[in-house]
Amino acid sequence: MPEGPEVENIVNTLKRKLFNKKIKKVDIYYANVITGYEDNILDNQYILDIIRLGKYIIFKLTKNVLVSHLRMEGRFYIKDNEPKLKHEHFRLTFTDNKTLRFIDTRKFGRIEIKDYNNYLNTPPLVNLAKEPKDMNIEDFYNKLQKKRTNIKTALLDQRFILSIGNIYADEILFKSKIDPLRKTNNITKKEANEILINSVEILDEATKLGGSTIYTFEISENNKGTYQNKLKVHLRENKPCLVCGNNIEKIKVGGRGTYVCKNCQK
DNA sequence: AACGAAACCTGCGCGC
DNA sequence: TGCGCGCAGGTTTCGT
Repeated sequence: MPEGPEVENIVNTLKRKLFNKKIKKVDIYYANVITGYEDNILDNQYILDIIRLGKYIIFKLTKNVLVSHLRMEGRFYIKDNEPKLKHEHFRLTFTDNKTLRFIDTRKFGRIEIKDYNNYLNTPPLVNLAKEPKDMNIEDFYNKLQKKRTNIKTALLDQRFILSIGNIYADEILFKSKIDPLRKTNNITKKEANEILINSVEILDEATKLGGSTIYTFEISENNKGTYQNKLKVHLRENKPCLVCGNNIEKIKVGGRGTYVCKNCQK
């Protein structure tokens, strides 16, 4: 569900609330949610740090590393030690009796238990691209020239560029005045530069505003962003373009719902 | 090698 | 009211 800006805010909240907690007990209610688990493997480990890598949330423990991804609807809640919630699939109980719950209606989210020595050079983290702010225009443009997909699909490819999802891809292409269906190898260097600069800007502003909270549910408990109020095309089907007044259309690109102003975006 | 489609899941809103 | 369909902020796997 979340993209880079939402994950960044979730990570900040989790880090603040879970730092140095000691794991007392692990409950797994849906086995497919977790891989690499063995009995008692996490017991007595401390949460030393929580960081973001793209859309992944990484818990650094005393001996292991938890690599988690929320996918479409996964959420982490921190609560007292109370009965299991609907769609709760995984729980850590700490020595102070607080709990970290993983909630996911669609069961797409995953948590992998890894070792420090290989978590960065094995899937799923090994193939991740750089954040937009860490990419230089030469590399970005050269990578675009080598691909044969449309630009929107490329922006969603985490091996191509990191942390952009369906909302921000639409916003970035709108701001850059680029048709999401344009082939990447037809993008000019000037346009590539525009796309990269706008990627950095939009992700940065969205992060500062706590991300986007849409579809009525919160990204995690007590974690609502306000960037949804700043969206210029995404979810604005049949509404007037804020730049030219033209009707915003909804189309399919690479199987994903895509909002576009056909007048502004060429 | 690289692309598009299907698969993974559940729930909600819509049209008939 | 009830049913079927399409859709949902993502990634991996499969077939071509």
